[in-house]
Amino acid sequence: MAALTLTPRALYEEVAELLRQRIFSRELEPGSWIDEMRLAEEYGISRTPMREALKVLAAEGLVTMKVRRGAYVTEVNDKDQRDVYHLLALLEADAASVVALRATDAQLAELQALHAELASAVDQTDRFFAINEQFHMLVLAIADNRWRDQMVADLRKVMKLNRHNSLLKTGRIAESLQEHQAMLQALVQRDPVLSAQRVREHFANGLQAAG
Amino acid sequence: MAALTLTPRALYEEVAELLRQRIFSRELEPGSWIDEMRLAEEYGISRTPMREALKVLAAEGLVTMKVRRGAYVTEVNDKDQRDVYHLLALLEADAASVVALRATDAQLAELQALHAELASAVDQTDRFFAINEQFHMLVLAIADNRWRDQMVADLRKVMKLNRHNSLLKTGRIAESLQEHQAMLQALVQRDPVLSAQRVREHFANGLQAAG
DNA sequence: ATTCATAATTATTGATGCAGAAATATTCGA
DNA sequence: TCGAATATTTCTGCATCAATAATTATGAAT
Repeated sequence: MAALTLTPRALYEEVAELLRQRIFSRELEPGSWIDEMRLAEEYGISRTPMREALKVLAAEGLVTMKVRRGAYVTEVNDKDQRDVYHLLALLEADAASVVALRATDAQLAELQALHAELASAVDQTDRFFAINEQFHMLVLAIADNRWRDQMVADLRKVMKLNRHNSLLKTGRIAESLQEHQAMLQALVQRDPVLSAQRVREHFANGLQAAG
Repeated sequence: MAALTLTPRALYEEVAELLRQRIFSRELEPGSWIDEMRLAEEYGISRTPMREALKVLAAEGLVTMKVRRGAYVTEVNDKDQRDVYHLLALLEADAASVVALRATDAQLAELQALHAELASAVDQTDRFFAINEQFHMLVLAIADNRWRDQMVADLRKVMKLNRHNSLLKTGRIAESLQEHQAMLQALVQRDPVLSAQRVREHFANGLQAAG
């Protein structure tokens, strides 16, 4: 089987993605120094794409560059976590109200279909996690504001830095599904104010569970 | 006189700032290709920091990277501009309501002092522009959410990409000052809802003037 | 013995030359 | 004129070296 890389993305993008995974898996601990030389060797690449990847991650907020000290995995303290949740609630609530007002019936049907998938995955944590993310992203996509999409994507990455993942708490998955149900209902009713409110509640509960 | 560079920032940061200025001044036109080799030569630096700078700008949204095609100045169409204004209004309105609730009296006094400076600069477009920016940033600083600060800073850079700067329109400066006055009043009254509303109006008017 | 200054070490940052790949432009033939 | 083959341009990545700044180690003086 031919490897057929076909260079869909530049190498530094690939490396950035690999680093993200290692950061999210906490293999690279928050606060720890990132040895660019060692990692480049490990991946069998030169320092050039590694450094470019680190700068991309720095722009996302996942790593922090210190002059003449190199890159460090960003530490997210409790206040940071609250701040990030606050912004996610703000941005996604706004997106939800846009969707309630402007989505086509077909788009709402898409959301309902995805929600059904989510409901079917309550016993598969990983899959639930993935579909949950997809649902949030689909709402954003329908709201159609590429700048917001970018910001939410970045914030969600930072959110994942925190070791207390709320979806891992007992009962939180069922609770989360309920909240999604409530959000969807408000969207289908095309009630922008209620939709936004439901999204805010969803994040408030998520933060509570994560705290 | 000693040059005393003292390297406050890395070279790629300096270059990124120089490029930003050239982009904002429209010396580098939106949509146009950025010749990294030529620019690096012009600045008398190697391609390494130039490439890193371009990736920083790409993360900010100022330039767009195309695989094997290099960097292009981001084109901001009318929808983009509306979307960016929408997000700025959302984020800064939220910041204002936080300020209304949580600012100390000393911080409110700071805002009032800066507003007085702004009022004294109605006949100096450049200075008005600078102080205007400072005012918005001070509100954000008081609201104290570093993730929002970063996002607003990035969005404001993108906003500047647009050639129709609303502050350049006749009468817009006086109008803008009025709106700032109204915002400040709501903040001093510690009315979070009204403060947010005034910020949204400020951006709505700015967008209108820019359109 | 503690403190301060100086020297040595280490690591980041930037410079440079080179090779390979991909996209665009050009040329040549039918 | 159209299309295919070729040439050129440019990005992308690699390897190595130099310069700079920060940390650590060393030593002298009070």
